[in-house]
Amino acid sequence: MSESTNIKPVAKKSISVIQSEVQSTNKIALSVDCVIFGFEDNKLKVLLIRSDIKKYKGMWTLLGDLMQPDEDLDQAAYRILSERTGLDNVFLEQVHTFGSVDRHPAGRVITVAYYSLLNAQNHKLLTEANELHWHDVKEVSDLAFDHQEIFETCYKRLQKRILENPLGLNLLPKKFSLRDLQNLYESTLNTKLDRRNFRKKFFAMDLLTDTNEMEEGVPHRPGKLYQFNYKKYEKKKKSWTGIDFSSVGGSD
Amino acid sequence: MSESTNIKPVAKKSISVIQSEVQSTNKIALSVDCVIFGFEDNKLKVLLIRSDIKKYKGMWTLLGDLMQPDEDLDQAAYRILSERTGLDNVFLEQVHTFGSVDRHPAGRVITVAYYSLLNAQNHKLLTEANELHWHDVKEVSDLAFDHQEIFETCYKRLQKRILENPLGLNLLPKKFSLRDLQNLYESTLNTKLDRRNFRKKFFAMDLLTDTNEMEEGVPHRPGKLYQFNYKKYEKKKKSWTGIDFSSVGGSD
DNA sequence: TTCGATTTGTGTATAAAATACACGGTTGCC
DNA sequence: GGCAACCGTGTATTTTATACACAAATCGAA
Repeated sequence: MSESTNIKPVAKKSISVIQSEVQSTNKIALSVDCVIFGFEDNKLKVLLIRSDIKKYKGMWTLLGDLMQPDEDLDQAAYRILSERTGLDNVFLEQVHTFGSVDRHPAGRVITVAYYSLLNAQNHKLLTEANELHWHDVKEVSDLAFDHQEIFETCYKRLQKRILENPLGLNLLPKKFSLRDLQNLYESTLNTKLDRRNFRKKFFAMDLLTDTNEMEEGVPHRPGKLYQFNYKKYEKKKKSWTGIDFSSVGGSD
Repeated sequence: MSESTNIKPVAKKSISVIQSEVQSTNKIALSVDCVIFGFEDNKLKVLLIRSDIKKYKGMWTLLGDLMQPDEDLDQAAYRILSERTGLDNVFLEQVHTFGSVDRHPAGRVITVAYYSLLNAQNHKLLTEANELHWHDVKEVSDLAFDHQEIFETCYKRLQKRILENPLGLNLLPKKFSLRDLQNLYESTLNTKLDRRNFRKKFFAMDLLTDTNEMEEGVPHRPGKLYQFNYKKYEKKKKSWTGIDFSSVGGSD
């Protein structure tokens, strides 16, 4: 995963700009919204920004932007992620397109929702460069526009996907303990899992490599650290029906 | 399920009309394409129409249309279905949005793909009123535009969904034998299933009501006819995470 | 009217997968 | 040195999936 330090603070598009872009044509405008998940303090988080349009002043919203006519849909989603976070090569999957007539106060704007999984190691970069804040997914409420619905749809999708594919590894640092992994699953699925059975199941997938390193500085017996084994994953993936793990997700 | 007999033959939109609608704005146009599945002669079928634009002359395409600025996205999908088939209240689920820059020769058109499940009893109505033809899903190839990809994406989605939900019942007449149901699953999943285990599993779901009627005119021991029990389904559905069965599908 | 072909309806034995559960070991901290 | 906290491991039980055989009903042909 490449990391870039030159994150551009993104100039917010004023509502008048959006209005002119939308209404000048009396046509439908298209935007992309990204639900960006991260994992910090053993909690699943989502990245939000404050709305600056009058109707929703001060409320939180997802990260999004209008599509450009000369970019592919997936490219637009990548662009938004890249502009906001400085990261590329992150996991991204299209989820659903929302198109109620009245979903946007500035006019007819249809939005394609994606979710994305970011490695926690890059959190600090993000929140400094833009006015972004991580929110515990359990506490997300009253988002602006229809973003609450979009968020919930994407969150459900993630919960479903993580049971079918080892996507969660995108959220963890390169080296992690099995407890880290279990915490991720538990906070994503909002449930408790049996520690021994979780181990058994994950090891049976045979996707983890023992780094021969241990946790350090923990006030208890330290756990082994593992790495995700991409090669094994790529081999197995062929026999699965699942989506791609490390780049843009397919359509299902 | 309501049935209407006044199916409107839909005037085809010429490419010049599409071009003017798209290019006059130098913006992005939005369309909806529907992958309409049916079940006939124990084969899963898909409804296609011939393309009339020059580049793809004579090739088959999905049923689609440009969105209107004053209709919801889901409404647009319903409208297309209704205009083409005269049926409403059919199963419909949004699948994916396709937005490559060059996917449409007339300009920038992004399309939202839905799939739909139609009851075979209404087939005749359909194909007479429009230039529509049912195609065995096994023989669909070389569709115009990117419709081959759209078709395959929607077909995969259906295959996945039918394993999670009893959606297939939308494709059968009101009364059907368990063999009909198994044939539907086998042709949808392109596989053979064990007859006894299939029965066991479906009866365990407890969604079928015995009509106390039997097949007639079959050259073998006749099977019982069943009906789908919507009430039981609605009760069970609440405890599932799945999508709605009998109307517009949710987002996942 | 009998026979053959075909398909229905049913139950059990086996294998695989998911779940429940306990104890000894290592570390930091007091 | 002892306590608190968590790691690492295996087995028994339940649930679910799979494999598989035979008697009965209908049609059509002889």
